[in-house]
Amino acid sequence: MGRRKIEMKMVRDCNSRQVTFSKRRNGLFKKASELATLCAAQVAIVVFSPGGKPFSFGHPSVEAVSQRFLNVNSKQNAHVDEEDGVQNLNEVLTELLEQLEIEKKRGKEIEKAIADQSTCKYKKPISQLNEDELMDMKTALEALRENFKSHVNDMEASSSLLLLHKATKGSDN
Amino acid sequence: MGRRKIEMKMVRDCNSRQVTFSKRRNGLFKKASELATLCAAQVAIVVFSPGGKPFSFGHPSVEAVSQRFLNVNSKQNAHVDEEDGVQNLNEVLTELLEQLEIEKKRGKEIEKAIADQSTCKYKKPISQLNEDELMDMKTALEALRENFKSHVNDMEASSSLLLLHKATKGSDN
DNA sequence: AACTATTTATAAGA
DNA sequence: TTCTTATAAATAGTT
Repeated sequence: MGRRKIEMKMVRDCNSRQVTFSKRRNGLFKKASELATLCAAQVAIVVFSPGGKPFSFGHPSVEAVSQRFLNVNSKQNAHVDEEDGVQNLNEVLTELLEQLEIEKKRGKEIEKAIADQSTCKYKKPISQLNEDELMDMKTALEALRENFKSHVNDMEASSSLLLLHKATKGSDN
Repeated sequence: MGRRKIEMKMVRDCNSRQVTFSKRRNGLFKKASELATLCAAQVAIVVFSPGGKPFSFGHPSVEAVSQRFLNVNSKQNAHVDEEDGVQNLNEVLTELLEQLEIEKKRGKEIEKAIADQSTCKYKKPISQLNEDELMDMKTALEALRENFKSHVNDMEASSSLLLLHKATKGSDN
């Protein structure tokens, strides 16, 4: 949809591919958002860029949709596989908690890395910092907060996907 | 994108909404497919129709993308690092990290309490739960998630207030 | 389902 | 990266 029609094959050039990915990812998420708004639908999307970086969209959230999907599949499984008792709730919860533990550790590392970085720059007490230094510190702390937020998003998405994975494992869909 | 521009609000008429959903779901999945083909990207989508029916798209599959997402997050955990000389003043950051630690422990306790409670109630495999029990389980999982979210919110709020307090302490305003 | 008049997405270029 | 614009594609309303 542009100056020319393009073949539906993988874009050869690495840079062009990255550009195309960014544009189309935005388009996809916008379409998803519109679908959710217009139709009161729930939508969850996870995408990996060609470079392997993960992106996600969710309405109302990835985890809410995943969880609902889990419930639907669990009920279907309960009806279809009355004999099979492989999964139990304890197992699911245990893995969920393990995953949360892992994510917390990762968050701690991120925070520590930023703290160390800040330490190098600001060895003086706050009361001795000048205005520029205070602004720099503010920026660093804002970065800390942003990193922490994205870590939390990943954490939530991970636990959701763990549940989703559990729910779909072994089914043909 | 048609005969007229439409407002981005939920379509009132139930039948029109269902038609719009079907058309746009197809469009969304096509866009996702194109993104995967053109950019060698992996994509997973789950959608619930206004009627509550689940649809999914995955390239190469919903499970594969979910699993990769989990693996990525686990691997990021692999780069463990060491502590080095934290200097004097970063009391701010040190206390921030301590506060985060406290909040994390509190969150962990909440999660464990819920897990234990759930374990007591549901010792059967999921496939043997009846519909009421599944609803209870759903509620328990939602509570787990909600508690975790609020724990994170508290963590962020606490660190913010700590910083604000530290930054203003000793200055005349 | 099919059909179009339009709107929207986007490939290329700047 | 962000913007511009010519064109391809999606789709709202209609049949």
